[in-house]
Amino acid sequence: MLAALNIQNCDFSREVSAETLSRLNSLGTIKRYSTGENIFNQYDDGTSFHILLDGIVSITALRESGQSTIIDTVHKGHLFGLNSAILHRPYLVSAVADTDVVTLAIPFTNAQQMLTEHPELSLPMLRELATQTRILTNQIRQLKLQKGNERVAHYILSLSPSMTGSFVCDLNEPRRVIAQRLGMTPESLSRSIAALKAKGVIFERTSVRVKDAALLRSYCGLEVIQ
Amino acid sequence: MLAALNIQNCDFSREVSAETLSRLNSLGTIKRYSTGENIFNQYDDGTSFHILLDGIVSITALRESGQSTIIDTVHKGHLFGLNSAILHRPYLVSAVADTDVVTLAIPFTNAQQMLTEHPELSLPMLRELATQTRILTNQIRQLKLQKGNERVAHYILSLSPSMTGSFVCDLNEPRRVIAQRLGMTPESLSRSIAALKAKGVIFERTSVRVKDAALLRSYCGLEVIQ
DNA sequence: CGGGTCGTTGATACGCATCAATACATGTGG
DNA sequence: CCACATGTATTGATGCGTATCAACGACCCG
Repeated sequence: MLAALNIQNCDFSREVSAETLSRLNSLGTIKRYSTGENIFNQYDDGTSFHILLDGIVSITALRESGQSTIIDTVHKGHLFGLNSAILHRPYLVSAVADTDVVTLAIPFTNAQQMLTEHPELSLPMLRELATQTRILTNQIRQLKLQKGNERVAHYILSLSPSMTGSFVCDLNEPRRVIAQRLGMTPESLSRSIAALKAKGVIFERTSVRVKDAALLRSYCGLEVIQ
Repeated sequence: MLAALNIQNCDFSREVSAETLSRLNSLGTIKRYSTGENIFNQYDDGTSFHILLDGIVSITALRESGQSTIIDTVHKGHLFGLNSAILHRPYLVSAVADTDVVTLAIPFTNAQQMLTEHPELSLPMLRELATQTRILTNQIRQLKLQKGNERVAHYILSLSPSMTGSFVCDLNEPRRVIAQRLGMTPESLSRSIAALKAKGVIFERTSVRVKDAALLRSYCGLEVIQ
C-alpha cells in the first residue's frame, strides 16, 4: 500500500535523488480519487500540479454546450496541471480519473523554492513539459494537416513498435475514447476502420493487424515521430 | 546594432542576472536570417534551441504533399525549438523567418550544465515551456470544439484588451496568415468574416470593430483564456 | 498604366456530424 | 442458464461545414 504512494516509482523521479524526493513528498499532499471523479476542473485556479502515482488520468476540454474532447492521457509517473501551476493561471482543461487514482499534489510555490535548493529537479521538470509540448504539437499537426482516415492510420502506427513490415498490436482503449482523442465521432471512426481495410489494416475486437507498415506510413501523409 | 544583440532585451531574460546572461551568451552563437529563410526544418535533429533577439518567427508544420500550417508565431524575447533540444529529438516543426531575424542559438547540452551552475535560469525556462504548452492546448481546444466561425470570433476576442462592451483592434497579420493559424483556408475565413457581421463584428482593412464583446463571447462557445 | 498579389464571392464536391436503426457484447436478476 | 436490460460498435440516410476551383474586384508596385 505504501509502495504505491512512494514517488520513487515514478518515471519523473527516477533521475532525482532520494533526499530531494522525500523533500518533495513533504511539500505535497497525497490525494485519492475514484473512477470518474474530477481531479480539477477547467477554469479553476491552477495552484498545484500533480504527480500521478497510480492510475490513469484523462485531460479533457469542455465546450459550454457540454461537448467534450480528450486532449491527453496521463500515465503513472508523469505530471499534469504543470503549466497552470507554473504560471498561476486557471486550468485550461479538466483532469478526470479514468481509474482509481492516487496523486501527489504539490503547490507550485513550494516547488519553486525547491528548484533553487535542489537544481537537479529542474531538468526532469523541463523534460516533462517538453514531452507535453511535443505531444500537443503532434496533435495539432494531425488535426490541421490530416483527414480523419489519415489520423486513424497515424494513430495505429504510433502504437506500433516497428515501422516496417507487418505487425499486430493491442488497442487498450475503447473505440469511443480513441475517437475522442482523434477528434472525430465514434461513427466516423467506424467508417475509417472500414475504409482502412483496403490499406491492409484489419481491426479485431481489441487489436489491430497491419500488413504493411510502410504502405500505411506513406498513406497517412505525415511522418510518425515521438 | 549591438543593442539588438543584447539578450537583456528579452522577456525571457528579464528575470535572470546579468552575469548568468553573459554566460549564456558565451555558450551560444549569434545567428542571422533574412525574411523567408528557414531557421530549422521539420525532422532535422534538434540539438539547439533559439532565443529570438529580433524579428518574428513562424513555427510551421508541413505535410508531405506540401500543404503547410502555422502552429505558432514567436516574438522577440521568446524561445523556440526548446522541446526538441531538451529531449534531443528531431524537430516536429519548421521555423521560418517572417522578417529579418537575429537569434542566439544555444546547444542544450551547454544549457544543461548551466542549469546546475545557475539555478535561477530554470524558472524562466519552465515558464517559457509552460506558456507554449498553454498556447498549444488552447489551440487544440479550439480545433476540436469550435467551428470555423467560432474560431474566428475567439481569435478576435483574444486580441481584445477588454472582455465587455465594444472595442476596435488592429489586425497585424494578413488574412492569409490568420487563416492558416486558425486551421482554415483564406476563402473560408472570408466567409466567416461575412457571417460575423450579423454578430456585430465589422472587419476593415487592417482592423476589426466589435460592438458587443459579451455577445461574441457567448457566441464562440469556449471561454477566452490566456 | 499594366501586371501581380490579395481578398472576396460563387458553384460545386467532399468529408464528417448527426440522427436513426440494428447488431453485438456485457452484465444482471429471475 | 436464460431473458432481459444496458452500453458499445457498426451501418445507412441525410444535412451541414468547409475545401476546392474558378472568376472577379481592389489594391500595390514597378
